[in-house]
Amino acid sequence: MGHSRDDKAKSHERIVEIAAVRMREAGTAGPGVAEIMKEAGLTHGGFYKHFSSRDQLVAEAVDAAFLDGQRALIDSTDGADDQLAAFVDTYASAAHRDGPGSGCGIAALAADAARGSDALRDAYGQRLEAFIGRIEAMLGDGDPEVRRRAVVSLSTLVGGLALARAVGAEHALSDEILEDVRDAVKAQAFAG
Amino acid sequence: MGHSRDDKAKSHERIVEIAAVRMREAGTAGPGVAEIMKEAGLTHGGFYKHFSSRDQLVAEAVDAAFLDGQRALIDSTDGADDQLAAFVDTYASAAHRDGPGSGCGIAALAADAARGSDALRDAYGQRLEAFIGRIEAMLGDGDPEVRRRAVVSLSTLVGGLALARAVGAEHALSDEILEDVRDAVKAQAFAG
DNA sequence: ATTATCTATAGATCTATAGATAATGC
DNA sequence: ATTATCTATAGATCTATAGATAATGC
Repeated sequence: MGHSRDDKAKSHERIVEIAAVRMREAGTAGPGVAEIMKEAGLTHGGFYKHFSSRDQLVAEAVDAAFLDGQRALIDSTDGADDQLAAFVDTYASAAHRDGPGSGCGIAALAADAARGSDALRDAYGQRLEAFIGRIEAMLGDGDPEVRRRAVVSLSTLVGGLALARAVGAEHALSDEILEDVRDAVKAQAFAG
Repeated sequence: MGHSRDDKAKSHERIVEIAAVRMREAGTAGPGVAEIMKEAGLTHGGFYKHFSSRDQLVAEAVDAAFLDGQRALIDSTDGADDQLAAFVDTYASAAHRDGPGSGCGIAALAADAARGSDALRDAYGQRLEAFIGRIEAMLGDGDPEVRRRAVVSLSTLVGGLALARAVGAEHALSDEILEDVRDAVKAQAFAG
């Protein structure tokens, strides 16, 4: 047993990070408290000294999922010649399809937000606004047409990823969707 | 109590149809057996004389959801001057966003398919292929470029609907996404 | 002494089953 | 007599709590 206050802070962070991965994979209702604590190397009884309820963990894990997914995208496009092309190729990739746990929270948690609490939908809305803003910045200045292209590009990427995941990597249609979406978003983005 | 064999067939159909609605709204894991049976006007104990397990109901309800959502789309676009425009305007509408229970199963069940069984993903893949085929037919003949436009158009529509539902109807961004998606898909579809 | 974690368990919820009840159908 | 449905409940799973244990920190 590690028992220092520093250990507790690290335990808390570890629990949240594991939940952020598992909930992007299986949904916010997917992993149970016992399962998450076990993966963190702890027993389930201690959970409620870290969180007042499972819902509180969901709130923290969803925030962490958005930030982590955002960071992963920034890391993989930073320093690229063509930032937009690098972003699109990363987003609509087989690796992103197959690794939702380390991927975009906007894509992974859309259904959970739609079916979840008002608080979750509000948090989701703020992150989505920010995401659209970043795509806008990649596309050009902030005129209304650029904004529209950002909204449509993101819709295409998120929808393509959702469909590619739904049919599964073993179905040839899955790769076809990702490829068509990459080409179309890059062509459309350069149209203006 | 109604007890004829005809009543039983009607009960079975009613249970499946209610599940098809509730599972599009809340996911395949959302509604419990007792809840579905209660809505069908029955008690939960009788469920297992209709289905060998809850999973069997999920399989039947998912099939019904795909067929029902498809029929709703056909009904609302049938007889329109411009079939494609009618389809796009219906699909990316506020009404479709706010009524997933009577809407497209491809959109409503994408996350469940991605996280569900191989059997569910296979069923989903077949329905998605058929759906893409119908959009192809609206867009023109079957050359590869038309096929690509069908895949991208559907990705944009499904993604826009998912994002609009995730932020919620009360957020202004939700209507903005739907409008931008409608305009973009109609413009792109006519591009060829 | 305080506190981070563990062991044990209460209570709620959900799927599934067993046996009873009240119709239908030969 | 058969069968469609109902009542009651077993068994599993999950969240949450209570009290014990073994560290830290004054």
